Amino acid sequence: MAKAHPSLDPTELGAYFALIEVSSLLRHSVEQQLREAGDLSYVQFQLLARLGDSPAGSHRMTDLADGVVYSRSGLTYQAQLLEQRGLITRTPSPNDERSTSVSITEAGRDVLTRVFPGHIAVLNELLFESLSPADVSMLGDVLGRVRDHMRSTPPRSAAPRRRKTE
Amino acid sequence: MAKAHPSLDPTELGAYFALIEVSSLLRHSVEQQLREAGDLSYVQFQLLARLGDSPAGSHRMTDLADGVVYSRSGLTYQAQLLEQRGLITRTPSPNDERSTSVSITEAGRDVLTRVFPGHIAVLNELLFESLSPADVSMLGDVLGRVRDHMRSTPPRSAAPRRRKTE
DNA sequence: ATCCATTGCTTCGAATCCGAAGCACAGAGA
DNA sequence: TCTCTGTGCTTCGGATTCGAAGCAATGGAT
Repeated sequence: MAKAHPSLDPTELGAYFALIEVSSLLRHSVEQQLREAGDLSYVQFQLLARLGDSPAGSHRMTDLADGVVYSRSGLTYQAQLLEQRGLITRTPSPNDERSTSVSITEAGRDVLTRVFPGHIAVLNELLFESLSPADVSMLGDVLGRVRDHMRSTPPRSAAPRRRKTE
Repeated sequence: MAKAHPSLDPTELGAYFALIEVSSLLRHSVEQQLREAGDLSYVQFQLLARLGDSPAGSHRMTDLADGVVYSRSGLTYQAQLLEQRGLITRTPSPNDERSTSVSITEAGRDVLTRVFPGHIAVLNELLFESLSPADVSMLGDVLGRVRDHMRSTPPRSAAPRRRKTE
């Protein structure tokens, strides 16, 4: 019904829908595993993982928020929870009094290692099982390109109607 | 740091991260466009789109929920909102008194057509601009396969421990 | 030195979301 | 017929989420 749009071709539509659907389903399953294995939400896991991966084991709040694609206020909330549980610490940055440096604690790393195997198991079961190494490689390549493009594109995407000084 | 996990190889990790990141960023941008163009959340748009695409223009609640990967209670909530705005109607199914049949209204279709061009514009700008037709095709193919696999996999993935009467 | 636009983060209120519990109907089986 | 289990949806309570507004510190510019 209704094909009178400046529509996408079926291939594009298919790719788009599949992308959304896969990420939604994957997220759900992962979320469940994380909840059971370490009582973590997906965002919390992402935060800990990022901190754990960082050489210094710490990041600024804003960088974390941008990294996981999350609102700043949302991050503040989650950081509070993680701090209460002793999985991270928050200290004002020495250089810049405004900024807060978030670091992962030993307990935080412990939770991470406790949760990791199951996490990977879910990914293998759900995501990688049906893909060949070549598929995975090309997926990473293509999506990586898209990500870079999105990251570099000016935040405001939607309405670039031409506009002079006016 | 910490590579002592039953880890994924870097290629897999890259694909996974890119997938999550792309879908998050895309979702954000789309959400924004939909909000501005038609005061719709992403879920609401998905629901309307699904109904609009359906030959009969209607679906059961449960099928909608499964389709868009959403909780049933969440769907009830969103359906209320859409019904209040006159974009859908809910009527008990004739065959099965338990089931609710959701249909899109004319007003609903109008909103859809009002919102569509911008939606597609965002997709083109953000998602397709950096991809060749071949990329899109492969993406759709690979992700489609993953989706089918996920859909066919028993809902409970992680812990299918055997369980008798106890 | 003083302003002031910017940046980093938090607080606030309202909207959204989910799972558990509840209600009503359906479809067996005895 | 009369259960009993399962299905479909909603209600409820609590947790999570976001954007707007607020506060504090920064880094120029005057």
